[in-house]
This record gives sequence, C-alpha cells and structure tokens, in this order.
Amino acid sequence: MEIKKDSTEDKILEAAKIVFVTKGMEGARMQEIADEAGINKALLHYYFRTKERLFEAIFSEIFKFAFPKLSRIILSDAGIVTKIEHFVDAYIDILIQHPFIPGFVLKELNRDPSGLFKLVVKLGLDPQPVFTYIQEAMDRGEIIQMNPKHLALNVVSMCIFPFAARPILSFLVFKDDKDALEAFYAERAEVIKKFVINAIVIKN
Amino acid sequence: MEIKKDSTEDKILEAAKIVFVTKGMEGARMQEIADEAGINKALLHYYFRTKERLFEAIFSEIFKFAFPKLSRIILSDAGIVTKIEHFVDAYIDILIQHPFIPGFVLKELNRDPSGLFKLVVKLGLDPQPVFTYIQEAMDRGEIIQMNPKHLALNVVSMCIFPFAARPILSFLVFKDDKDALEAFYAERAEVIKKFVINAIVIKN
DNA sequence: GTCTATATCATGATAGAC
DNA sequence: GTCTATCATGATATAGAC
Repeated sequence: MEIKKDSTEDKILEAAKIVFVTKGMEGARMQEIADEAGINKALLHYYFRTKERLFEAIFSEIFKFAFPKLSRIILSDAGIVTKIEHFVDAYIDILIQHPFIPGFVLKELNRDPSGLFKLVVKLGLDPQPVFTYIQEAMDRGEIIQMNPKHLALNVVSMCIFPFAARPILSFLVFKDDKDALEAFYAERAEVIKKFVINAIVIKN
Repeated sequence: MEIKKDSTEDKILEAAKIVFVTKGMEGARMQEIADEAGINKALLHYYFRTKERLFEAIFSEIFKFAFPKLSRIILSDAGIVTKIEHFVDAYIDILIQHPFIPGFVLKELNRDPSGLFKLVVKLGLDPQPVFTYIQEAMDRGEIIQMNPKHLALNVVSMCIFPFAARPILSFLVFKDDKDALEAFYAERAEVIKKFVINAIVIKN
C-alpha cells in the first residue's frame, strides 16, 4: 500500500525543479518532468497551464529562498567588516547547499532576463541603500575609499563565480576529483573573508 | 551592384555566431541563422551537416580567440604582481570587446560541458604550472601565503562574473543606463588590480 | 481530479530540381 | 551551390471519457 504523502501539485513542483535546474528552461522536456513526478504529461498542463508558468514557479521559489537570509544580514547593525564576513559566510553556505543555483540563474538570465526583473521588482529589491551604507562606512574611515559598487561586486563575484563555473573548475583544476572540489568549496568563505579584509582594511 | 566580399561559408559563420551567442545552442534556430545570413536553411546543412557541428565551429572560434593572448602573459617572465596586472588588463580588455563570451560559455558549460572539455584537452590547457608558479612566488616572499588556486580563482572571478551577470547588473544597479554600465566596466581593470594588490602584497 | 487519445505546431534534416 | 518542397520527429496543448 502506498501512502500519499505529497499532493500531485507538490510532486510536479519537485520534479520540475530537478529537471529545470539540470536542463534549464529550453532543455527541459515536459515528458521528463511528468516521468520524474510519476504522472501523465497532460496533468502538467492541468495544474500549470504552460511550460513557461511552471518554470516561473520554480524560478521564483529558488530566488526567494536565498533572499531573506542575505537581506537580514545586510540590514543588521553590525560594523561593515563584520557584516561582510557574515554575508560571505551565509552566501557560501547557501551556495554549498545549492550549488546549481548560480549556473541556473545565469543561464536563464542570458536567455530571457525579464522573468528575473519582474521578480526583482516584485520583491522590492534595491541595492542602492547598500552602496550608500558602504560609502558612509568609508567616510567614517572604517575601510579604504573605493567605489562601493565595485567593492560589492568584487565580494559577490568571488562568492558566486566558482559555483557558476563548477564544471570547468571540476574538470580543469580538480581532474573530476569530487572530494577535492568539495573541500575547496568548504574553504572559500574563509579565503574570501581574509582576501577582502586584506584589501579594504586601512593599513597603518 | 553588390560586391561579394564574403563567401557563403563566412556569412553563415558570422550569422551563426550572432544567433548562437544571443540564443545559445538550444535557443538558436537554424531558420534564424539562415535569415541572418541572408540564405536558405538548406544551405546550412550543405555547409555544416548538422546544427551541432555548426555550433562547435562557433564555440571553438570564440574560445580560441582569448586563449593565446592570456597564455602569452602567463608565460612571460615578469614578476607575479606585474603579471597579475597584465593579466587583468588583458582579460578585461577582451571582455569589454566581447562582453557576451562569459554568459555564453557559462550557459553552454552548464548545458553540456563535454564540448569545452574536448577543446581544453585539444588545446593542452593545464593550469597546474600556473599554481606552481604562484606558490614559488609566495615562497620567495613576493606575496602573502595563500592557496594559489584560491588566489587565481579570486582574480578570474572578479574579471569574468560582472560580464556573466551583465543583465542583472545593468538592470538592478544601473537602471538600464548603458553609458553608466560601460563606464563601470571601463573602471574594472584598475579596481581589480588595486584590490588584488592590497590583498596579497606583504605589509610591513 | 486523473487519464487516454489526438490535434496542432515547430524544428532539424533531406530529396531533388535547376 | 542554391533553392523549393517535404519529411520525420518530438513537443505543447486540448478534448473528452471516466
């Protein structure tokens, strides 16, 4: 006897997440999602009218997952160095748990950015206060002077890119040694924090 | 009178590059490439037997474009700091001229890495000597001690990621102000160089 | 709500005339 | 070499039975 622990809709969402994340919007096949969910292809259209809508549901879910955690850190009242450290820790932690997200987001971003833009507007995401905050910390002499946008981008780049480029990193640098790659990712947070602090802390 | 300056094959290659780069392998349509080249769809199959082969031709061309320039710098006999500076300058220069490459490469990388792997093997690309070189410079006390792989990845991340994430950067940070975005990219090389040097040069 | 069967359409690829 | 016409396939979407 089989216990029905998930609704059909949940099963579809879970299956779609797996397929979309590995194959992307274009590569994903409705048949494959149906198979993965153990249901019929027509049911996908019953629950989510089109492939596009199903995709958007998954995309939003993934994006919304990371947002609140990072937002909380950014809005905290810690000093800028501590805040950057917490941000890097949290970001790398999320990425280690979901290493597929960067590749997926960048892929879809270059395919059709409008979906992400709608989401960004809907979430009321605006980085300007972050830049203003960084500038103020610089003016207070907490860190060296530089364009806040460049600083923020440097930090985010070093966090995200290694995961977005995972296949080439794995193959080229680690000769497909999964354990070595995982160990390397586990070191990233500490490395980035030290690197950034060295770069921006004022030297006497 | 129309002067035939390009062969049909060249026209196809140029058209395919435009379409593949913007749409990717999956998104690209043979019809669109044919239209872009001003020829018939059947001719594509006459010159390049399949879509896959046409794609590979473009992908190789793009990848091979950047390789020799960067390779020359890496193999030069400058000191490590100078070498990093030259590398960043050259890399950002290439990316400003071809800002689509990172998004394209990452997209195809996450779709099917095997093509890039074959290319990497064919070109005999091996980063190990670079890591060894960095380690030796560290041992000579030219820069601080850290895992050479992390250092290399930090530099490459800060160079590539801003271009890979161009759509979101453009929309979220620069409110679709193209001029502001271009100006920002133009500053990247100087910013990255200063940032890296601050991070790795030994303080007294 | 779930399924079978099918309509409709788009695309990569090919055949064959010129 | 280039074109028109067409095929074969696979995918989205819908109609309608249960």
